[in-house]
Amino acid sequence: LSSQRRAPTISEVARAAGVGRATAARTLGQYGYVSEELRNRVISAAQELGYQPNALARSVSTGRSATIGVVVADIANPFFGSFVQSITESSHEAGFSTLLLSTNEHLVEEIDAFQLLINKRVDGILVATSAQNVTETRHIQQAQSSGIPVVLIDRQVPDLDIDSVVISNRETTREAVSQLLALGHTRVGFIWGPKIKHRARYRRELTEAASHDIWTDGQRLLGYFDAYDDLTLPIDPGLVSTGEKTAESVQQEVTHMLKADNRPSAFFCTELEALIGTLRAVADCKLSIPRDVSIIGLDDTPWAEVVEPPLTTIEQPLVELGRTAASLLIQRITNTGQAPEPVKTVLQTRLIHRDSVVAPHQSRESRV
Amino acid sequence: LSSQRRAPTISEVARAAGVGRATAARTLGQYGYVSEELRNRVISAAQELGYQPNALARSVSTGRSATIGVVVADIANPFFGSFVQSITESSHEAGFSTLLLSTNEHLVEEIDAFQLLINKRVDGILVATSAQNVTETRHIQQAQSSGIPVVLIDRQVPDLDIDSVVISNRETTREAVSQLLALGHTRVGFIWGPKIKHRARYRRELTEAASHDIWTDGQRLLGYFDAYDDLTLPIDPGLVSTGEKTAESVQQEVTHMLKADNRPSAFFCTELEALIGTLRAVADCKLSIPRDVSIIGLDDTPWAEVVEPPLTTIEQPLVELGRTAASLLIQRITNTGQAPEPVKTVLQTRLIHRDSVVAPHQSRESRV
DNA sequence: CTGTTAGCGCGTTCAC
DNA sequence: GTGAACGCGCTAACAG
Repeated sequence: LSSQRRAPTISEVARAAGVGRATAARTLGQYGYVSEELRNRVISAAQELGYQPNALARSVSTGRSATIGVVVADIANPFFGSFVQSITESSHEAGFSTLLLSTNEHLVEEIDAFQLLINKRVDGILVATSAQNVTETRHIQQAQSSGIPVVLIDRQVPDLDIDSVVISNRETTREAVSQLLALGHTRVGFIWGPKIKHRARYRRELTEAASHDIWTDGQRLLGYFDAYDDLTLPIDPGLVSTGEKTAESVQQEVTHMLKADNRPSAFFCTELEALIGTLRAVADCKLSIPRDVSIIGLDDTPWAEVVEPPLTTIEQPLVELGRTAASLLIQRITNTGQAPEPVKTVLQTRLIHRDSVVAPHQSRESRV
Repeated sequence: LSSQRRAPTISEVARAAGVGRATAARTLGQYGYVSEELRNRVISAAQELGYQPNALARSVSTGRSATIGVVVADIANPFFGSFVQSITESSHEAGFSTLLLSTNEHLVEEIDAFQLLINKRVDGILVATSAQNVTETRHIQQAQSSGIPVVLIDRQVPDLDIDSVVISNRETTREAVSQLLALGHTRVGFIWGPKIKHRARYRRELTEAASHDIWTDGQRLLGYFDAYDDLTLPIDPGLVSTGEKTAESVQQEVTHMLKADNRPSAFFCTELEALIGTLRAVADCKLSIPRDVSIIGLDDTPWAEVVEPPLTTIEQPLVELGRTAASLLIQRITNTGQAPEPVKTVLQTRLIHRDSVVAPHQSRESRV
């Protein structure tokens, strides 16, 4: 009811309670000894004044902010949304708030984000980094050496000795594509692959480009190759999309693949957007799933079983991802000066069989 | 490379540069006058020491934190994710960070969230509140009177004089349902309605329950009634779902409606999850869209045009919602002591015609 | 223009 | 047990 009043400080509470500043601080801050009587006087005084502790002042004094920074590429993406949810929940339970920043997949913005988080003196940072190799991780190492623990989430950086929690991208893809291959598919499209100016003609071009790609996507491409290599089957670089990573671009590329002479009989889609683009292309070409083309999507989604036919997908343990990363980070924050051995956790995925995968028709894909 | 060193302070920079503390503060803080030469000395000294300003200390000194709190029900929900993204982007451009909190649709957690944000001395709060009436808004009013501006986003509170940015929920629903009615549908299911123990038998029960429901959902139900009232058509309370607000529960309820004698020929779904549940039920009953049932979904989504048939939906201006709310809040923060006239913005939606809506078959719905 | 000084709100040591 | 006093890192008012 008191409008626009400055927030009461701890000394004001002390005065109102008729005690020393320190006594008020001790009771309100839950530390040190204070007699039953004084404690009550302070508490009721605080209540009456509507005292709210100033966490900022406390932080500059203690050096800890009880806040962890979370840096992701795109909060609007349900994928990130899910594990961010899980992160905030876990941290909250442990008494930490989260400062959320989005980078739009730009390294520059990620560096800015780190700067900001350091300025705000967060106790630790969780980041789904856009960095593709060690040379791009100066900001991460700098944070670490400033005493701010960092753990990588969802995306790793090769050759960087730092805690990380990721999905088994390469293995997951390898197994999924292997299943397709085992069913007799020999031409499976890989959506999406690394971005290249022109369509790739050599596998080498793709692996090269993948090394400059987002880590997860790169790993998945390698898994795709693994599956082919396991059976010593020939790889057609033309089956790997190399355009923009948008549903629209994918739609075009897949349409192109589907109209070609030797069209793919199956697709592995590494993202929801890729899946949507592929589905549109299949519809555009008047082809039918799974009769004409089989499809596996990485990343499960509620609508996967609402489309016709229900889609076979791979579920990623998103909440576990967030929870694991958060608790690892908080452990680092709490047990400071811990064994510097980086912990690298890899979480497993789960293939959900639905109806979008069958063996290819005998007619097509006879000779390869 | 220097490991675990305490972060250098402004005085250390000053000493290293051979100037006074204030001069260093002025150049580093971008305020006041300072000669070209000294400025350079300070800057290079800062660079060498790897100085990073302590935003916390700055905040306790200035009283402003350049941070706004964002409180939503569920970050994992793409709906919230989208406008949270938009909020963080807008705020960032204006120089504000965002502290994101999720409440799981619980008022208690929302109150906790407010407490935390006040303690962290955020400059303002954006909240998609779970409060359903004025009596549940003590925390909001308290924040306001503490001098922290609050703007409601996506969800309003009747009789509460406070800035808000929302969608035209009632009008939007009214128009959409009207279109269904105009096509000749007389029995359109409304998914999801307010939660009631048993299936509702009287319209009064529903309006009563809706007043204790989430604001958006309540408004939509009223819009549904409006549409019927406009044509003075009779309302069947049995066509309004009253179960849990989950896809599974909806699936059951809709299946039940569909198996009844006088089954609905169309559905209006107020949420993506409601839409998914409804689609599953329709599939379970081996009915076809739009031949047997027409469907309109509130909230557009990328997968709406990937299902068979492509779904007619209503697009909500999510980025505009976030942007508008953020800039309104920031304006309140900046022009403090402004005219206290609350600004209540209502954003319009857009109906996207696709293929899930047609006139009902003559056979059914002859007599009502 | 520059440096000195006094806060900001709170944590914490150290005599009483 | 309690309270005075100092420090955290920074801003800002004030003299020079």
